[in-house]
Amino acid sequence: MEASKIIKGSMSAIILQLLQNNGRMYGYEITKAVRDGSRGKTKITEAALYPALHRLEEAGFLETESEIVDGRIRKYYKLNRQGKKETALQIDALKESILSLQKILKYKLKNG
Amino acid sequence: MEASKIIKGSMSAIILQLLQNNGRMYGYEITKAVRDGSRGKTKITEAALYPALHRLEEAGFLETESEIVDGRIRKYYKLNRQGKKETALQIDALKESILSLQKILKYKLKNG
DNA sequence: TGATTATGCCTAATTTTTTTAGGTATAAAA
DNA sequence: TTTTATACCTAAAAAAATTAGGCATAATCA
Repeated sequence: MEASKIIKGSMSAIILQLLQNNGRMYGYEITKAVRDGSRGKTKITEAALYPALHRLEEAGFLETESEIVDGRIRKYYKLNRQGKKETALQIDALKESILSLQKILKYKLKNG
Repeated sequence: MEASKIIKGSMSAIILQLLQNNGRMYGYEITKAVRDGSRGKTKITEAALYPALHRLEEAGFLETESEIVDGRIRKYYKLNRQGKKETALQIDALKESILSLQKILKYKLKNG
């Protein structure tokens, strides 16, 4: 498996938050951000990323603009207003989920 | 969606850790532990749990024993030696993934 | 009494999303 | 000249959850 399972489930939240942090990004840059941001511990494959980007665009959260740089095409993605709302929702949910997860992992039965 | 996406990806680690913490547990008890442990914020459905338990058993990490309590059957699951090893591996990986995730979410481009 | 809730196991079909395994192309570095 | 980095992407398969139930006992509530 390329990405850890926890990253798999957080794919869209990660994409949205990275776009929030950086204004606009292109796909390849996102894969590098995940790799570098985690000091190489975590990777997302392009085969997982691009469909995820397209789903977010399809859902109406992203806008795109293409540029040619050094003879190669780059497709930049950025959040629109709805995307910014969605980012806030997903990141809040994600943070709460992490807290819940940490509590669950410590859970012990009262009668145990 | 019943369980948050992050819980989805951590299903097996959660099950293993709960068994580690509590010696033995039965399915219904695990669903309650997740619900109560997260103060109701997170739930896993039985339709997700039971197949996950069966996969872990199939993989050789769990042993079972059935009992009848109050006229109803209970199937207890507990870790075997290999399951304890696997729990340590998965929990280490999970904790590292959470750290990576938190770093990724803060990531900003150098040239941004 | 009768209906609902809680307890307790489970599965089939569908859906979602990732992985596997590529394709296409330019440019730089070894 | 081959590999690495950059840059987009998809089709088919696999994995795993959700949806939508089934089956059953016991306790609680109206």
